[in-house]
Amino acid sequence: MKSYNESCPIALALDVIGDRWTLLVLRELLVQGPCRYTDLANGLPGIATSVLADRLRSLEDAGLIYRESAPPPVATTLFHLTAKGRDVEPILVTAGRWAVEHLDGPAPDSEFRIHWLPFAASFYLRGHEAAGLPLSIQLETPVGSGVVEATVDGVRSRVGTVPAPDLTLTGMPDGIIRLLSGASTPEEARNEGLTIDGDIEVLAGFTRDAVS
Amino acid sequence: MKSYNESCPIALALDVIGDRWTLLVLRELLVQGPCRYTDLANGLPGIATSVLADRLRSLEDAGLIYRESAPPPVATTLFHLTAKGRDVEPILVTAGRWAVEHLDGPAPDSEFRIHWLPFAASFYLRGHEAAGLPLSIQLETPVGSGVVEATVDGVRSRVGTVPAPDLTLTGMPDGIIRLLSGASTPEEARNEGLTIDGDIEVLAGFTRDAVS
DNA sequence: CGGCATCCTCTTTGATACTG
DNA sequence: CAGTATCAAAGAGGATGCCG
Repeated sequence: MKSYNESCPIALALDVIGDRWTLLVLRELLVQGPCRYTDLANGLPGIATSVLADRLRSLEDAGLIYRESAPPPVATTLFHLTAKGRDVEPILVTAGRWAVEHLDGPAPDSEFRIHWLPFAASFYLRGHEAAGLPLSIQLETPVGSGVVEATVDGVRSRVGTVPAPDLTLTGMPDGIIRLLSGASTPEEARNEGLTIDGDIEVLAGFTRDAVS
Repeated sequence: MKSYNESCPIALALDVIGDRWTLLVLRELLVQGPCRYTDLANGLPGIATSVLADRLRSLEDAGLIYRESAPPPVATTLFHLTAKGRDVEPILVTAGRWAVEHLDGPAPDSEFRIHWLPFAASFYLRGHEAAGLPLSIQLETPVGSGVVEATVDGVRSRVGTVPAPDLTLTGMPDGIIRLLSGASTPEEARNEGLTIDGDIEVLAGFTRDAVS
């Protein structure tokens, strides 16, 4: 993309991360960890392969990612985030919080990937009161599972399962999001088809962003 | 722009604010307040007028801004932010902080507008210790003046002057930014041509973002 | 003058096909 | 698997014209 050629830091940032698809490529690397080219393509429905190749080159040139020629058994190129790339996470989180506060939910026919769910869920869950840590929430949907874990180090999320979660939410992804966001109460969520197993009180322990 | 059509909140946000120029239009309205069309065009060097008109329409449709047909003496259209639009400020601030931490400074020939300076300066200055509030820093450059003011309500910045600032920094914009960012010490800044009048200690009272 | 709309050229994207 | 090649369509940039 053409540079804005401004001295403002916002414009400088957008020169690097403002291209179409760029922030979503970084999202994939943040939530999936090191990725193969095809892992990225699968997590970015609709991207043209030439565009993905271009963005990866730009991000590498800008020092946000690097390539590793992984030895067997991987035997392929892996794309990793650098510290500079990892540090865009707060930008994504801030944008995600804004979206869940101000925007309508996704369209009914929109694309969904299970590895997005725990990241989206984490937008609602910040630090956690020290009491009861560590704790974990298991998310179960027809299209896959995710975990949100709170430790003294903060809140992390990932795809997969955890042995003995403190709370398990089973249902459609949007129902889970609505519950975590406070858009629906536990009772409403149950009525909408969500199954809640375990200690619902752990949710209250997560300090929500003050939406003032 | 074509929607990403993803259920991920990040993608939903980018559907609204991910277009080229869109975040910079919002920056202008945040730092300048309500703007006329030409105010915006002047603060966005390089934007095509058709693109600006298009972005304003999109932002209005998305509910981030609204138009006011201002009566005389203004007698023209003013573009205002809505609450939804004002709430993108944290995204801009996060992006700006990332830029000042990780990116090189602006190119020597890059565009500069005085009203960007106090906003950029505020990226470095967050809350302030209660002692000594309110206080103010006057920024003086060959191309204009700005003020950063800290009160119990937080840190705000604006174009203009303040009667009796606690600290006055006179010099080139990038030298001021370098001092505020900690990239240069007060002694180095003086050697680079910056004039520091008043109590340099007020800077130390600002709590910098812990860089990890 | 302020707020666009039009026209034109150039670049970027999206979709698909193909290759080492 | 990790791209490159190709091409049509959409968007951006620049100039100018219009209309209150």
